Amino acid sequence: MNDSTIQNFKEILRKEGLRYTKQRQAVWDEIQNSQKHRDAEDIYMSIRNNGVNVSRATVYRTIDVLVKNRMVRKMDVGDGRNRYEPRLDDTHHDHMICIETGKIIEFYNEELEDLQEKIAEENGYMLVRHIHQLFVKPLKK
Amino acid sequence: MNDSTIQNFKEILRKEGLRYTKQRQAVWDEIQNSQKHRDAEDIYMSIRNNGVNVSRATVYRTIDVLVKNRMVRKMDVGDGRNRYEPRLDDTHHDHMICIETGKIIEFYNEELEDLQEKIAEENGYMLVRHIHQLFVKPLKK
DNA sequence: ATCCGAATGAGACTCAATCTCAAAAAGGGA
DNA sequence: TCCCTTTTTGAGATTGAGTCTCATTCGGAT
Repeated sequence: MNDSTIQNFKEILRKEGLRYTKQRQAVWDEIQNSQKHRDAEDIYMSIRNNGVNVSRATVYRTIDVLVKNRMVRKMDVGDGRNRYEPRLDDTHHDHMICIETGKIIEFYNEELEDLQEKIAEENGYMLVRHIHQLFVKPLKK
Repeated sequence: MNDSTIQNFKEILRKEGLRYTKQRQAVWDEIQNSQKHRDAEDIYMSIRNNGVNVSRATVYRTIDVLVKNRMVRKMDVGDGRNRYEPRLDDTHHDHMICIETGKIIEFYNEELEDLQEKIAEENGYMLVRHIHQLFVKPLKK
């Protein structure tokens, strides 16, 4: 919640022609200052528990703005509830989900990224984004 | 809808301790004999239009059995409606979705498959399954 | 400080998917 | 074949994430 991020956030709202409100700031704060991979309900409840009055509608609306402006990443883990994480440093990564413990591990592999672009291009397309989740279980020792 | 697939289907039901019914057969027939990437509502409507009485509940329940027994593949294309396709020949592939036309293109890349296993192993896990969708748009000419 | 368009929020609504439970059907035994 | 027990079915209710509505509140330019 340092000054530069707040300024950056205000700038984005201005660029989008949106007003700066305490609800919007609270949503960005909550996502920014918490562990990753949280769902909307979780974010909503935390903000309310912190004493800021906000509605689900506003949480969802604000997340959309943040996602559009690449400040938040939306991830579909396949269970019907999207998860969100801040993109402060903007390092792209995918996720590995342990089917035994539910643990989410991040990974990044340059070769994998390149290969996906190559595959798209071979088919006459340009890669815009991708969903990539590995469902795994611990190796037997 | 040849005899061998019907026998195979009956065997799976037996293995699962389930009875053979015309509704279950109709669901498997419909998925088997149609184009790929269909959603549940579509499958449901087609069966009814073919004159077989069936409910959504039965369609969903039967799909679950087919997915569990690897006769059908369930795919999440990220729009909230799952798509289903038969796995008759069991050739694995992933999907590329054109964000402009909605067209779904299948692809398979050995290198990509190997890489995913390698990544999982490097993290101490075994790859069980994966979700992989490329969202693309046509290359400008 | 005023004013007007934008933002908020309570709750209605959507829509895929799941659940309920009374009625219908399967299929094994005789 | 008929019986009987158990499973399956289906109409409609329910769930749950996410979106929409619209009267009220608020931001911020002047």
